[in-house]
Amino acid sequence: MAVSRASVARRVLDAAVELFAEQGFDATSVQEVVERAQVTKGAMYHYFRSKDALLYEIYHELITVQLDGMDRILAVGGAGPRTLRAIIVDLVVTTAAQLGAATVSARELHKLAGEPAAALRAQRRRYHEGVRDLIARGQRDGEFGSTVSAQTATLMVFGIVNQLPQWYRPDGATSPRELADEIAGFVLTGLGARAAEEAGDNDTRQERHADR
Amino acid sequence: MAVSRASVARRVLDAAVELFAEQGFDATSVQEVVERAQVTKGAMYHYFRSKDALLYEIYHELITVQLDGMDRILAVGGAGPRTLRAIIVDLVVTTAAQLGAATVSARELHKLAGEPAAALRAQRRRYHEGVRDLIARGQRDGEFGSTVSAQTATLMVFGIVNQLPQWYRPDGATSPRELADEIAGFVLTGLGARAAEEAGDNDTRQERHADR
Amino acid sequence: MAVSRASVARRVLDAAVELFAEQGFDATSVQEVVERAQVTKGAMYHYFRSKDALLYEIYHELITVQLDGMDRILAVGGAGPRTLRAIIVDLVVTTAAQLGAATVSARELHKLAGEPAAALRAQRRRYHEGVRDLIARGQRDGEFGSTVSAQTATLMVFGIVNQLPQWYRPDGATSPRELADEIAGFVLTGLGARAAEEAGDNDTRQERHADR
Amino acid sequence: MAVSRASVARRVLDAAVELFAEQGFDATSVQEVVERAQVTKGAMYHYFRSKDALLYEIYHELITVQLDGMDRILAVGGAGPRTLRAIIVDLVVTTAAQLGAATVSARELHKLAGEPAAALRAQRRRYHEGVRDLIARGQRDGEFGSTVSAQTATLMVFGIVNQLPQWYRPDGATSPRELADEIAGFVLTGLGARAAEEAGDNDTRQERHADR
DNA sequence: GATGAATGAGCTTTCATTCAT
DNA sequence: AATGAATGAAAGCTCATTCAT
Repeated sequence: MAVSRASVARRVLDAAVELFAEQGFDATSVQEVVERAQVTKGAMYHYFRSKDALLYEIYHELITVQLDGMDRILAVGGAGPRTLRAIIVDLVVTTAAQLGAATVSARELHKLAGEPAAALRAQRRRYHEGVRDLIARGQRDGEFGSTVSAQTATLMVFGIVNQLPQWYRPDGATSPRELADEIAGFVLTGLGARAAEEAGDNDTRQERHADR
Repeated sequence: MAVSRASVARRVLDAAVELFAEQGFDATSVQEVVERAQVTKGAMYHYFRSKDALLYEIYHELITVQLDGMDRILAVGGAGPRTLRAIIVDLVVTTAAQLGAATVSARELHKLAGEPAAALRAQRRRYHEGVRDLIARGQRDGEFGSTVSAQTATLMVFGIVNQLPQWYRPDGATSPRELADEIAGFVLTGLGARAAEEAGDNDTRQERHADR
Repeated sequence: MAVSRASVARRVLDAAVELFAEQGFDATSVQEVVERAQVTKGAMYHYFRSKDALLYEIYHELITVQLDGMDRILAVGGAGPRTLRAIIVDLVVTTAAQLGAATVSARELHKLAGEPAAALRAQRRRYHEGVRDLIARGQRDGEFGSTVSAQTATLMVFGIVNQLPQWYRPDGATSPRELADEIAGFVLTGLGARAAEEAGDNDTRQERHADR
Repeated sequence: MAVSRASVARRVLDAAVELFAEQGFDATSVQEVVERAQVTKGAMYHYFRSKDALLYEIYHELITVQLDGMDRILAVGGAGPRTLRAIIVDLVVTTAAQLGAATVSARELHKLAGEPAAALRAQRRRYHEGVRDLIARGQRDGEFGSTVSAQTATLMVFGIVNQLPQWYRPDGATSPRELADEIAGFVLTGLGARAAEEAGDNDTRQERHADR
């Protein structure tokens, strides 16, 4: 009987996230990973082609969850600011909920090369484009100001979120939701969203709260 | 006679920045560094205690330049928004000018541990506190709105800037200065700086231009 | 229903011959063998004790066919040169027909140790002794010259044949039969067989041709 | 101070030859090599890029010596049979003198791939072509018969010599020189060299004897 | 100041084989 | 008869660092 009920692959992945987040990918040996996962090295390599594959899986899981979140929100439709707020809130909340994976992804992703990495980059690009197009449309419709280009604004948003794992501490005073509102507020204001639209967001906030 | 007039240490550091930025710190061997620097391994170890010391120096040089910039700007004094804009512009411009060092610093700094790293962290903390206090003071004086906490705003600013090396390309259409203005504008708007104060920034822009 | 009608053991062996010949025994993993054979690892180990056992079987099959050939020819009897020619022709023709197995046997056999390998070596020794004794008898009877010792001559014959898989290409201009005649002619001449005896071989040639 | 006066590279190479000849290339670990050479693994990798590089060096040393031998003999010129005999004798004698290297080369060379291996193959090809052309010229001049093609004859000669390490034992009754004469005699006779020319070889035999 | 050979620990990965089902 | 997850030992190789010169 296995040490734990969780599948070997799951345990390995969880251990890897913890260790990569704590020590960094390169500073963590496969030995350490399998020891923490209570698994033999051979078993790990039965499920994962390489150490890099762990990194791939970690990011893939995270980006998939986040893309799904965006897709769900975009499907609902609605005003630009309100939608953007919902996306940012979801992004911040899922990032905070998966702080380990987010830390690892932001820090080590550049190490991934080759074909599978291209797939990940495609997912990330889709996320970026979703946000960028949303902002661009809002600018065209006059929901946002046009001082900042949609492209730069998007990159700033992801800059903020990607860096978040470096300073956000889940045991601190601020809840993920509060932080998400703070960030979303800042971004919307920075984009020159008109006060009227901002006000409308209260509803969204409630809705999403109910979601979880 | 040495291969180049530049000091051994300088050449090593420059080579290290390039390689660490291209391939990552761990993926770069000391051998590669000394080869690119046209220096022998022994010579390198004569000037640097360890491979980590290279990382230390790289970040130290960067943060020192940037701290100096902030200190100079703060010394001038003036209104909060105007000062903050100047700081952000300087930060973005120096980051763009030292893209390699900035890339390495943002990506690999977490690897540094021990006493020397503490000194670096102290410098970084001082930078953060400078910005945070500036924002907090501005909020107290009504120059900025108070929807976002000064602390969160500061972390967002540095999030944006630290992530910048991952997407800014010096050969692109946007000049560092334009980008700096775009970012600064976004942040100031996000902080709810009143239009009047924003207008005043034109002068700052000129001043700094003359600086260089 | 199995993927193919051929028995599991047969398919495994055929796959092993191909792969061992292409890549070498050590460079081929059991995984590759079972994949090419369309068989699971467990099934393979059901039929073969070990990876070495594959090597054993491959050589065993080959040497058995070749020993049978020699035995059949020796049973017919007749003059030394004529008999030797028939043996060499048969050896070359079967080697060319089983080029993969011959390649593997010549190259990797030294890896086999232990009791089963001893059995193989005994078969090989019997083959060598058959040829050697035939030559020695021919020398005693004046059918061959005596410049070369029967032992050395035998080893040269097998040297030639064992090396053959390294250069003979079945898709080349020379047919196995032509090559066999060329080699046999060289060896017989080298042994100083008198022309009269050589001439008599035409009959043998015909006989064997009909065989196949 | 090193364990022995001989250079690290030399000791490693000698150990590798011994072990590869005894156990085979794949069955020998780098660990075993460095242990027998009384050298650390790091030191070995300081001199040799890889385990394969050892194989390369071993064959390179051998083929170089043998090519030099052929070149020297060809430079002297003289009748075909006499020259061919000298080449075969030299080949057999150097093979017997470097039995380990010859064993390894004949058995494991096929493992070498890539650019450096191509260089080795070119050397080997040059050796083959030297012999083949010599035979072909002799056939044209009527020094040899034409029953066997020069190409096949050449391949048989090298087949004999390459297989030699598998059965020649230096502590046996036959000296390398005797063996060489036996083999050369067999080959020349097989090629139909006229007795008159063969007789002339006695001189060559003496000369070469004095050489060493 | 500078060299570069040598160290030795540790890394990722592979693989033949086993065994519960 | 057959599966394929799991084992565990060992392999080749890299690398930051040291030190006699």
